[in-house]
Amino acid sequence: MKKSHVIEWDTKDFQQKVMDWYGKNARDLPWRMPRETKKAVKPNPYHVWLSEIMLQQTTVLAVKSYFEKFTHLWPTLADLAHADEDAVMREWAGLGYYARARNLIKCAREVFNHYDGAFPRTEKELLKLPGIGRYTAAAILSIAFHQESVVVDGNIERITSRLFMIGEPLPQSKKTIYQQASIIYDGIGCSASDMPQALMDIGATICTPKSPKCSLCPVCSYCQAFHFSEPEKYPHKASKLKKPSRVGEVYWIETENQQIVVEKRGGNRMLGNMAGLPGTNWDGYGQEKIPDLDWQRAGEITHVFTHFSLKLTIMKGKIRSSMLILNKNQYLVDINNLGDVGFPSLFRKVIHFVSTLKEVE
DNA sequence: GAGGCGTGGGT
DNA sequence: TACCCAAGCCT
Repeated sequence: MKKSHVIEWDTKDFQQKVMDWYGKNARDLPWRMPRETKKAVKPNPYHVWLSEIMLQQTTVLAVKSYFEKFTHLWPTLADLAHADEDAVMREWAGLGYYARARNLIKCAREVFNHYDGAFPRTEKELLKLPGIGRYTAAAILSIAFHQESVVVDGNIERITSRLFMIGEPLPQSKKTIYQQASIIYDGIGCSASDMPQALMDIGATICTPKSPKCSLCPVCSYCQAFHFSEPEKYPHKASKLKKPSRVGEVYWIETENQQIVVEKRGGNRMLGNMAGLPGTNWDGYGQEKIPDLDWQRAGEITHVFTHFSLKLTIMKGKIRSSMLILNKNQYLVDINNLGDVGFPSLFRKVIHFVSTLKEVE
């Protein structure tokens, strides 16, 4: 196809088509205003921020219950700023990327202490806050404060790559994507809050990574990939390398009172600040001391992280509580209360494995 | 700027 | 099964 056949672009018309679609098809999400009250009520910046942090690299389905739980436990930013750190980590357990939770607490406290509890309204100030990067700053400015911003998440990256048939692979194409995206948002005006959300809804439900539903797309007439190529081939990405494998041991240490040794993991590492079970080093962080017990090999579990897979051998040991010497970061939990600790999924898997053994016994 | 950082669902 | 993928940020 010759370059002269490139589609004629009309920003106003494009925006109108997207907003018309959104008016009929917007998803009903817990952090969104109900449609009837939308015009009358201002967005809650605390809710916008909280949902954006939770949604980073995470699916809408996974976030819903966490968002509702957090806003119930901590209805305002001030509540969260004063919350017990371990309680926040416990409630975040299972959602992953735990640095987000550590930064969530820091950010709430900074906004409370330095901005009188109200999020700043400039990109420069937002970017200084922990856990807020280029995307989230733009999202808060537009969604919470109705400022025209170039909001580019994974969805909009994909949509833009297809609209303009950007052949350069990610992540090198990011600069081009931002340039093109700024055209999409140009002069958006009173729809500054809705436009990025509309695009993300289209990305999540129509312009999907695989098998996009172009027949339902309100702007397929503008899509170069649709006319001249195959949309699912965009954006191009460099192929990924194979995941390395790691191994380790995890210790199930049980007392005669049916209590289990649990520890709080050190910050700024894998599963940092989260509860865990003792074990050997598998994340390249320090050395754990191996208790001198009569160990019994109970089995193994495999857990796949983003950048490596881990095979943990579960070692069971019994010890009399009078003989037990706990490290400063360790404590005992009744075996029946392990469900309330708030373990990351890796350790939930271990606990579940051991509990299936108990049933057999 | 490339790699570290979780988890569960889909194909 | 073994990938890929989801409203990224930080170093």
